[in-house]
Amino acid sequence: MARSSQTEMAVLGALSVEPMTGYALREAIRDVLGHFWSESFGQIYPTLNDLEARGLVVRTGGARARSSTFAVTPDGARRLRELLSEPIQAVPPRNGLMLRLFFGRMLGVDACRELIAATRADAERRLREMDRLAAEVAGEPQYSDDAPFWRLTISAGRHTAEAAIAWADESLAALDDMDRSSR
Amino acid sequence: MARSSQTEMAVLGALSVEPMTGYALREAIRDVLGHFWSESFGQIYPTLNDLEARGLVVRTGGARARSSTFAVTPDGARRLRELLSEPIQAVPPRNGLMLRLFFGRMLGVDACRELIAATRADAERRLREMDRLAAEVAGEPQYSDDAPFWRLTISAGRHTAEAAIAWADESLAALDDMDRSSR
DNA sequence: CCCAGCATGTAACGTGTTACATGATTAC
DNA sequence: GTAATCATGTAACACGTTACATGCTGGG
Repeated sequence: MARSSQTEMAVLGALSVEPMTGYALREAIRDVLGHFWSESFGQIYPTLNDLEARGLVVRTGGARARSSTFAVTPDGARRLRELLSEPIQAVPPRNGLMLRLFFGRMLGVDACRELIAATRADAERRLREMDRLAAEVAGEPQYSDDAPFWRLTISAGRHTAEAAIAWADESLAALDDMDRSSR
Repeated sequence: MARSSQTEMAVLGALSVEPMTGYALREAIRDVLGHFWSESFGQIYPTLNDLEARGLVVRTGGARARSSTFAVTPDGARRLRELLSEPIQAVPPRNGLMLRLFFGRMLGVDACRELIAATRADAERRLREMDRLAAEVAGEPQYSDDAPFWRLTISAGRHTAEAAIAWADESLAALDDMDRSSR
């Protein structure tokens, strides 16, 4: 059985865009899906072997003995559509920043300020990352059928980052007010 | 050893606001921290026993034999401050919605539309939940020292939900445009 | 020739969830 | 008395990460 249908979905999906090696798969997931998805090495290879055994992908031995390209079979495409249609399984939230801020009285106002400033900086960085991705998508016409969907995820990344920045600015101001009123 | 320093932090933090039973702790985490944190039963009780063994919390036998209230000791408060100061450990992203939209070509435009509409509805629900929490905080003056920090997390929840709604509206419009241009 | 990067895999570990099991108390 | 809820706990399982192990290939 596959490690999890989630990993199966990500792997089949990525290979459906373009056949590639397991190594390239990992890089694609990190670089392209990175802002909303992640898979580790330890998941990818067992999943590929499993998918191959079930006939959902085929391995085409490349020039080198240990360098093979994986491609999705018609069965694999069917399975992918099935997986994509399954209900989204909610991940239990675990936001370390919020947990620390919630107990901000124990942590101290200054440390809170630093955490929020770091979050703001990170959101700015993510915003630039979305720009990079958007440029990459625009510059590769061979993916024009996929591009409109990819733009949805990039837009989501942008909205999220912008919201984080607005919240951070508001929160830093609120902490300043706390300082003033406690004097 | 504690199951994880993350759970330890959440448990010590919650008990630092107010001593309570393990059962109440679980409800507090679900109802109050629920929009950014979660702990399961199987984590809470072992962690409480462990914290007790290490002298970070004390158990005060209540009226009933098997109903005891846990309170943070001075050592526990020190440990909590230490934990809160630790760097935030990033969770690998796993957004099932984004994964499905990214492979939207395989899933189909209509299914994408439904997913986005459901996300929008969920964000609306979360927005109302934030209103409820804000009212709850405003109505309980005994937590006035904590309230300013709690408001930061509520504000974050609001910003995130509002960003999701704006993104959803934009994305639904983009999908309509796709339909139009493909005709 | 050797190093960096490509490529594939496995085993151990930690963590967290789920399901199960049990019993006390309170409201009807 | 009995059902619902409060309360506490454990064991099995699933999942995912990390670290380890191995070898090929191309460029300097």
